[in-house]
Amino acid sequence: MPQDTYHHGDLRAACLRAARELLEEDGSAGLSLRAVARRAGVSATAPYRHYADRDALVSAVAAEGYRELAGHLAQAHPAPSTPDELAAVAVAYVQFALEHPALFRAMFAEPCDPTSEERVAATAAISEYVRGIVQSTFPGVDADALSTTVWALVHGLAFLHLDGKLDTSTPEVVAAQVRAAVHALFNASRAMAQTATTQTAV
Amino acid sequence: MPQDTYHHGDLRAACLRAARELLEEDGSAGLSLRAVARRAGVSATAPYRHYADRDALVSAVAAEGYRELAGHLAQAHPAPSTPDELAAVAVAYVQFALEHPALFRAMFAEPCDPTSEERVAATAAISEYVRGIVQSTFPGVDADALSTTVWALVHGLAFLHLDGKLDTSTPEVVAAQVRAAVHALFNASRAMAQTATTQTAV
DNA sequence: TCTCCAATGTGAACGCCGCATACATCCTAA
DNA sequence: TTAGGATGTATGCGGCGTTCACATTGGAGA
Repeated sequence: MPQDTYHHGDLRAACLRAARELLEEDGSAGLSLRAVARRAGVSATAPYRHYADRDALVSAVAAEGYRELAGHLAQAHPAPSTPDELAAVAVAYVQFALEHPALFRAMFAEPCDPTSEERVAATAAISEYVRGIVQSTFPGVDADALSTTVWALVHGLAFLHLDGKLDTSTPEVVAAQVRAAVHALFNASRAMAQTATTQTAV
Repeated sequence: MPQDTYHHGDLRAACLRAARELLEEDGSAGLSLRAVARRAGVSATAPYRHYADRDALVSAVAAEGYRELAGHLAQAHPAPSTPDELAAVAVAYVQFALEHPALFRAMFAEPCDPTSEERVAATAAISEYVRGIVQSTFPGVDADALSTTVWALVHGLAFLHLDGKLDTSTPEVVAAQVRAAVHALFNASRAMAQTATTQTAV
């Protein structure tokens, strides 16, 4: 808290906060250790006492992002168990990506560094969360396979929206599109079933 | 072609090639304009005669990547029109991402710069290609919506694999997983139909 | 054929960056 | 009270993106 003492007090947290702010303000390019140090009111090399290098700091920010994402999803629905509720969580996922584009990109910009246990733990939590949802929404189905599919679909939607490949004009439009995609995942087989029945007969 | 003349001959293409090589060798961090210039055997500032800045060069590499990806997909199957053939194209998509991880990331690292018409054209081509496949695979379905879903699913799978969130041990394992996910997209509704029939009755 | 000019490549310089090293300050536990 | 570890500072190195003034060239028009 105190500014004028030699020791900062909680430089670790201050760096994390500054890094997060810089990321949201100027994107990934603006996130430099020196800028973080400046914002924390500290010399350029001080952050190295708390983070081994720039990647370590980015990893910490990413881990924070994973936890926030998890919270955001849980807030959309605490325990989804129907396709509609699952779609609501999917919407929250994409919404999070659009609200924090630079953070979201930082979270997935590089292969998740296995040496950052904080990071693997956070991603594992998300993965497990999705799996749990799928399991309760579709009991009796191979939850591992389907949860991968669902995650991939939603994750892909988030990125396509982020890349401006889809209509992102209003949150409502985005939400509708995500819901449509999720429901399409369940309706697509109808067309297949039609063509299949012509072969399989009734 | 000639090396010892003052003028390079085709520095534009040489930069592109060097950039591509550096990307594959050292990842995105290794792609610096100065390194490109060194590799092309030219002064550090020469590339600026052909690319406005680093981003412009990266955009050019990305555009090349899009075209290669399109070719790779077409090679997997020229005109897919069944779910299995569509799955084969999906496998090719993910395979491309895993074979050129840095390039693939560069292609989607930033929102597609609308000022790079070369880039938007290349991505539009991919988008249109997917839409065409879906349309011929599932005639009578809203091709726009479903193609978005399919692309998102495959794109998400590619990224999850790239991020090491899925088993990437062998190409066969990956291919099987992608096929499973694509087919899951058609089978998921079966479970839904079951639970639905308990309400709708027969 | 000569000449000029636009295109292309060079060199030096600026400020930023990540990072290593040596040094300064402070808190705390013995 | 006092070491010593933890934390922050000062300095410096090499690399980077980018700008600007300058050098070299090939080719179009006289």
